[in-house]
Amino acid sequence: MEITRESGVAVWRQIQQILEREIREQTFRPGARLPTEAELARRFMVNRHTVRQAIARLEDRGLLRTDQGRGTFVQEAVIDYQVSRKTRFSENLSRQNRTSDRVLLTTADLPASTEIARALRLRRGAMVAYVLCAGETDGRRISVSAHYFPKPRFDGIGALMAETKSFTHAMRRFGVEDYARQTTRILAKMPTSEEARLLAMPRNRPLIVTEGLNIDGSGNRVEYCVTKFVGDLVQMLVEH
Amino acid sequence: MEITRESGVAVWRQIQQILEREIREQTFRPGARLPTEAELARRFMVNRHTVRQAIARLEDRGLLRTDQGRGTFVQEAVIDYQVSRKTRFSENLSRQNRTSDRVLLTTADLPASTEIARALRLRRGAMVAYVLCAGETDGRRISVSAHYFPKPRFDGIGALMAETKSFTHAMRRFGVEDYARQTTRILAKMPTSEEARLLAMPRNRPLIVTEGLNIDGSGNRVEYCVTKFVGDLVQMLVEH
DNA sequence: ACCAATTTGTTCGTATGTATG
DNA sequence: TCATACATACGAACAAATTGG
Repeated sequence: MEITRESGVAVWRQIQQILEREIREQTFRPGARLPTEAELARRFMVNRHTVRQAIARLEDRGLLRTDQGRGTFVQEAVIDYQVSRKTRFSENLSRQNRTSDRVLLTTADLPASTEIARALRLRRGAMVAYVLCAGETDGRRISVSAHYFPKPRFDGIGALMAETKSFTHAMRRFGVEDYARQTTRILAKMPTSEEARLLAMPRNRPLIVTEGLNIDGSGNRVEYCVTKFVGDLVQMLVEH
Repeated sequence: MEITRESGVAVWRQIQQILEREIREQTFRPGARLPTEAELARRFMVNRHTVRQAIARLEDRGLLRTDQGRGTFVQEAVIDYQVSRKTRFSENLSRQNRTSDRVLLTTADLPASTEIARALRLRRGAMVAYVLCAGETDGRRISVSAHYFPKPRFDGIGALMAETKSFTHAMRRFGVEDYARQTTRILAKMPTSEEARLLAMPRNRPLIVTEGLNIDGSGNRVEYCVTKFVGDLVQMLVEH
């Protein structure tokens, strides 16, 4: 594809359109790295600034993502993660025709920190069952979530999770037929190196963190969970 | 304050507690930069790693924030911004005993982009009234928001906003007694240099972006708005 | 585009203290 | 008492980001 000058269409805009088509036609696949700005400048025989202008527009439109020192990447499709009273990981993804997988990373029994105790209305230091999970869709890891359950009641939920891979099923074994999300707090932060490693993401891209409180039919607090999503791949959707 | 060794309390924990008290007592004010790690190491006569351990814990607890190449900062208080059917900037802050200010940055009439047209159910290129605002609380800028109104109906809303500084009041002049949020999309992204400038924040801290659609009593789409919050200062709170 | 100074981030290695069996 | 494991503390060097010239 050639660049035509003095055509009434700015050179950067022509480049933008060429790149856009190549992304659409999967010449550059989602998540793949584009050639460097210098290489693109050579290919189109323009100055690097001109390529940067085209890239900046595509970034604005969400088609590309640039990481300083790493390169320019084709943005993968973003998942709309619905936050509602009935927030369920697998349902949320199957609604969008995506596969969903849970990976159990750790289970343990822990004394509640101040924060967890406040959320679950326990005394600080009271024992809670802790489950650390990863969430994947279409083979890509998109979230890591920590789940806390009050301990006498949900003893052994970690083992059950290993078996069922589903909180809905595991909770049912404890007589909780249905649980509902009472509140969700949503915030943005940069990942620690550990979080970046678990989510296979660079450190200079943001996380979306949700802190949720689940209650059973009688209003008892049954679960506090903190989920960290790759910010580039997930958006939270709230219907009021 | 002195560090006592072999006291049964780890040195890093003692340092953590000292820094914690100094933050609580405003020796280090919110937003202020702490002495460098090297300086603190000299002050407490320990290795820099030991100071870093203390700082890392305080960072986990949300009291400090570190920026590579810049320093360590006392985290300012975080605002819980309630996202609901009735999302109002000033009410949201007064609920938390904070002052609120709107700063009108720009108003214009624009043809709708694809995204805006889709949100407001207009033809692409149809005219919309555009208002760019900043939101401040206690003298600190926390948000920049772009508002789009369908044009024949809300002609001149920019001028009205300049006068009233309140969307609720301005909308009332157009016969919209009450409006409600239908959906909110929440995402995280890194700021452009322009966004960072407008929000007086560094480029390596995340934004929280909300995209909201407001409807009037009859279900007509009256406003589409995109608000960008300083991620370090604001958390979204959803009650289900 | 580049350099220099400053500051936090990371990774080695080494030594010591503490808890456990 | 010995062995082991783990957390604590220190030291050195280098990497990465920011700032200002």
